[in-house]
Amino acid sequence: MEPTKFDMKYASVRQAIIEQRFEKLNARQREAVFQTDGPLLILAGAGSGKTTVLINRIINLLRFGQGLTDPFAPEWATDDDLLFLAEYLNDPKPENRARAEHLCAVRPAKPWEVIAITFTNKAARELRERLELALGDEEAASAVWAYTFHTACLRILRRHVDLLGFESAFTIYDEDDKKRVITNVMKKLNLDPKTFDPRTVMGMISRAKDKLMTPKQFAADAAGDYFREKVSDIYRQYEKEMKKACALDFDDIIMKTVLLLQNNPEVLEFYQHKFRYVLVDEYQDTNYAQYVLTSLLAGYYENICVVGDDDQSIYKFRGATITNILEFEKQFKDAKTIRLEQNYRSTGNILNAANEVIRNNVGRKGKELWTDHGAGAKIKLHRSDSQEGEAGYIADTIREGVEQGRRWGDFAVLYRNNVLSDNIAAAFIRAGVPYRVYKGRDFFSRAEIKDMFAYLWMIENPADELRLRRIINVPARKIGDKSVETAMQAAVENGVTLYDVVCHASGYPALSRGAAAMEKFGEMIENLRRLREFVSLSELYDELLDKSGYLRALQLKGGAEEESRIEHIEELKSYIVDYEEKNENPSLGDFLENMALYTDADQSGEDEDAVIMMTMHAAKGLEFPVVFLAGMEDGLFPGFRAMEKEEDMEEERRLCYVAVTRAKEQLYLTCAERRLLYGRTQYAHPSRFIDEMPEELLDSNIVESRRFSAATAPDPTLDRPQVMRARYVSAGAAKPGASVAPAKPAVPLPDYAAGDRVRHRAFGDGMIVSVKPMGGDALLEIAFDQKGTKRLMAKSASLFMQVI
DNA sequence: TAAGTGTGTCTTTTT
DNA sequence: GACACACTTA
Repeated sequence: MEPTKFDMKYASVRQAIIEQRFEKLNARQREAVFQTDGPLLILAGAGSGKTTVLINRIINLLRFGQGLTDPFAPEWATDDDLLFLAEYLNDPKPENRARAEHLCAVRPAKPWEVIAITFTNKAARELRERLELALGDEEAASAVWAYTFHTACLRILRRHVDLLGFESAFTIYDEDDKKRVITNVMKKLNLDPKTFDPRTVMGMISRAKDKLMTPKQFAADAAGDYFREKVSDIYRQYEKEMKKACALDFDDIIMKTVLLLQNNPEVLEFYQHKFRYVLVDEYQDTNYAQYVLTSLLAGYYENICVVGDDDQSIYKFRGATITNILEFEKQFKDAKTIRLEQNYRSTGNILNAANEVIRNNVGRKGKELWTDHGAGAKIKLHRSDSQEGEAGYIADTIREGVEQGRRWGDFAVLYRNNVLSDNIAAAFIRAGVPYRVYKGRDFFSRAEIKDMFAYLWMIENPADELRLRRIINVPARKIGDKSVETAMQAAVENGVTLYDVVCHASGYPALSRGAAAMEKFGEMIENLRRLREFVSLSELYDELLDKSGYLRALQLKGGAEEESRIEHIEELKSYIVDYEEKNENPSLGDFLENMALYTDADQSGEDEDAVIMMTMHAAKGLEFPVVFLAGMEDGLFPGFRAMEKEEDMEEERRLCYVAVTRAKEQLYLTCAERRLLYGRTQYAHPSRFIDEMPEELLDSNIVESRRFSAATAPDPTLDRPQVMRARYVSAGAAKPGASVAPAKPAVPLPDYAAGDRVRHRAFGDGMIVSVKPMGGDALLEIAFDQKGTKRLMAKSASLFMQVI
């Protein structure tokens, strides 16, 4: 059928209205919004308005569907409607908007047909909130599945829990719990934790689950490799324990969902038909299991839109495979790719630095960020002689900034490694700078909070042996490790749960001594379980605090430590109350589930005016007017572990790209000549990433500068022509008595010895007082006749100095 | 059974 | 240097 004249008129007005609706977007962004059907890869550079695109894309799907491109008018459309639209186009009165949008819609998506998956709660919440704001319809916005991978999967798993083979409500184990289970399993299997580092084992099992490998497949894969064979034993036993406790770890939440969909065609079909449109955020961070999951969900309509930035892939160590984004066009036939390269966040100098650094990576799609903001301030590079100097510089600079009108909250200090935070925090305290250190699940990792959750999880699922063992003697109830061990044996022998044994302890002769105490404990839990049916969550919590004796034990001791614990326990109650207020059908299980997927970052806390400190990883997705990147030293960032494999170095470089692009107006790079780390003083060169930034973008306190390749070790990983390597010459005398890490020189050193007379181009004549080898170089202490005593690195000094 | 003592470890960690 | 752990000791 050919479009009629009416169709053509109608379609063109409709098109104009839809385009008008999204006129605030740039051309690329609009292209991404309007590409409704088929596989779509949006390569969104840092600060390119990714979330805006995602939201507008959903709005377009819900409001207009195929309205933009459909050549026909709706069958029911009248001349009147067309007239109305033409008028609306000329003068879009808000009161006419609803009818106009209705007239422009062509097969729009229903809210429940859209799933948008993110990685963080924060991103999911932002999506929901902005969607609600834009749609002005709370109900429609909440019908969209805007969830994290884990929340979405849990929703699916809960609905089909019968197919999982669990006896009761399942429990979620966090990384800590997981480690305990693995340690226990290793003990059972008589494996030495020195040979088999539980953390390594844990990582291997996690990676296996990321790849959807069952213990069986893992074993087959491990054949012949002793270490991997043993790990496969641990994996198998671990899975048994988890099943027994009705527990899932974070990796299971994804993997078990995939298995559920793969093994149950009718379930798969349901979700495939439900989700007409699948959107995935931060696609560069997905692992194999998540790739399979999203492919499955999008398997019927094949309307899958992924948004990501290969240059911001920084979670390889957690199983993310950058391949997913690099190969998207191969994995999904006829995929379209759209690049968003216009940056709305940072000034030109900052973007150029980021572009130049990331340019050195080979494994990337290639993008170049640009802005019409102008070049802005230069990047400030400051090298101090020590870590204290660095921290002091940061504190002073921030103070000055605040005196000139900035807020404390405008500043962020980012570092590669958490250990750097202490030193900087100490300087902030000295200088009176208000600050907040962001550290993951700090609150939830406190012992007293974990205890409380252990009680609550036990009330929800008494099969949870791990949690039972955690709290059975906390507070002290005269139930020692020995009794618990005996009870565990009895449980295995009788094929019942540990909890069963505890509740009927007097029936087990082997438990004679501890039996009474155990039964009392079991009764307490049973009472709470019964109570749960009749009282609210917060009442249950109060009851728990009382009946468990936990609160009393703390009050009895009454020290400062105990007091802060009591405060934390009360803080947890505010979480519960908050949850009760925000949810219509609050339940213990749902609350625990929410909390299991919760991090400290999910608290608002944004209203307080304080300098924020966090790792570069944690800063991904955030932005700050002024950013300090501290510890910009080779060995620290890039970390020494990344030095060997180019692949790892590229990941570090991506992290650098992420860190640099957090800054909106001003970027500071700081480093120290010497730093006390892990109880040793270490000396380091400025980060090679600094060398990768064009010199004209930097405003540096490093006084000497020369071509790197001319004078230092021929290191193949660094051997790029035209790269300038800056050198710093310490201006003041270093603190005496600093211990020095001895290291064998890897390349021939200029031959200096204490007592040599030298002539330096800048400092004149002098005598070498001492020579301390370090890191393939040597630290010279030289007493110059005119300029006083200085400390210089031998290799760089040799360029300007000779023995006389 | 809770404190004391020694030992080893020390990237990053959206969930 | 700081912290978590495993093991010893009163």
